[in-house]
Amino acid sequence: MLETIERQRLSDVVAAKIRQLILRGHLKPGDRLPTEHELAERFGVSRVSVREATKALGFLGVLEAAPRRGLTVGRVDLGRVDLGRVTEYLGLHPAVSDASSEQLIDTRVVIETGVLPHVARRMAEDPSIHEGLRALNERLRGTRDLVAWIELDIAFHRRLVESSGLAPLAAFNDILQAFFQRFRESVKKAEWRAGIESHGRIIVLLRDGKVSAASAELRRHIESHKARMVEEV
Amino acid sequence: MLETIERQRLSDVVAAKIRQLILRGHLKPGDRLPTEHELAERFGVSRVSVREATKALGFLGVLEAAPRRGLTVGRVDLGRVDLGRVTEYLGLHPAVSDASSEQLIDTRVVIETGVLPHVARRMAEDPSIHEGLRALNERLRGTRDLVAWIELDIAFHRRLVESSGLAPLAAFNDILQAFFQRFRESVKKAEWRAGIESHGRIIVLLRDGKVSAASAELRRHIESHKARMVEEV
DNA sequence: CCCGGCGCAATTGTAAGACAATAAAATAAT
DNA sequence: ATTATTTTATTGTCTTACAATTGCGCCGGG
Repeated sequence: MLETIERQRLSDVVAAKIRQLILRGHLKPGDRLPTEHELAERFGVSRVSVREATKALGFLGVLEAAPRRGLTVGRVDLGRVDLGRVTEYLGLHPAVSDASSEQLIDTRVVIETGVLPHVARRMAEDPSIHEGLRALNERLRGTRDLVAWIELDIAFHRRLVESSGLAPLAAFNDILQAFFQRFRESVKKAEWRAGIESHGRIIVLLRDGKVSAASAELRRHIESHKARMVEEV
Repeated sequence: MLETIERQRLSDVVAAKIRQLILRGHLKPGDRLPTEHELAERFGVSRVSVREATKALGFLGVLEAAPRRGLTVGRVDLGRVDLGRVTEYLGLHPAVSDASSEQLIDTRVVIETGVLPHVARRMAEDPSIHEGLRALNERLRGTRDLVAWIELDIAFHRRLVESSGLAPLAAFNDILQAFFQRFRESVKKAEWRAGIESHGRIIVLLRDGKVSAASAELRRHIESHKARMVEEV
């Protein structure tokens, strides 16, 4: 039937058809799809349009492609949620890049305080988690260079979220950190010190299972950015 | 770090360079990029490779393209996030392993309970938020079709997170929902009812400012998936 | 002076054909 | 039987060409 390809972009239409192919054919990860030539012929479009579609799907990890092997349905290893690349680029997405400073701060608070119960639980089982965070904070204390300090500070918070074992949140957190970097550069010396002490209190509280106290401390710590960020604009 | 193992496709390299263009140029949504021809020349590749990259980014909503208008950084209508298409295609991803299922559930709990204080605050200022959620839940109550029910259930949770005003979290949540779609299909009739009642209690508690009670209820609601997901495998 | 229609041209969208690069499969050699 | 080599199927990239869309300026009329 003449499914009126009403001036949608062909590559989008093709992407949709490929999606149908996978769904209706009950294709599983690793299964092969027809070749680009066949797809082009079957859909009545040029190979260019097919390629633009498969590239987009490949970018999402839905498809994989290799010479001679052909197109295969992407295999997802969800243990390390393969959102890696997607999230990397999603940082450019207006939903994030357009967000206000306050939104970003609040978002960070939600994520970082949200993982604390999980961190505390895992910390109780595995002392090396506490030790790792503490060591990171000690290195922070010995740093005098601003750039190195920023890097370590990011590493500390990353490690904190990572320690929860919730990989997706760690990925999301990374995106947010990119946007915080610029604000960190305006940090004053006195605030370094305060931040480090704050980190220290947080991990001790976590080790002792005092999650809500740790949450409160972390919230204060992150929200201390608010005043500075506002005055900057 | 590991990404150099696989041979880099040109279109991927180009995508990365475009990303740098946006980041380093501090381009905002709506801003124009160089034309495809210019990009091709600047990167020393053919226009085809540039197009494959821009298509992929366009698919994610990071870029928009139109004849004569050129390439522009993606824009969002009315502040409403639209990762609809991305999630639709990520939904192609097959079943999830148990360990990560639990991760996903925990992640959802963190995000959704984390936004509740914000939702409650905004609800107090704007009664239409409560009304909107309530209406959505009522429609859920009247639905007999499974597919429609799933759609509405997703809409409810999406709306809930959106109501916090934290756009980045709404975006993250969308991605997670894509992975949940699959499990929703195994929901039993009795559970619909329970879910709806749960929704109802949550929004009433929020309206009354009882945030922690709402959190507890929401956590139970989401975690009710856990048992089912495990027994399925 | 303003204003609406109209055509031009810039830019993306699509096509076809060619060749390079890669890796799987088939074949030959030890 | 195992290893090395050749063949071949398929994606990766380039080139050129043309179609489709639409923003912008031009032109004429009120």
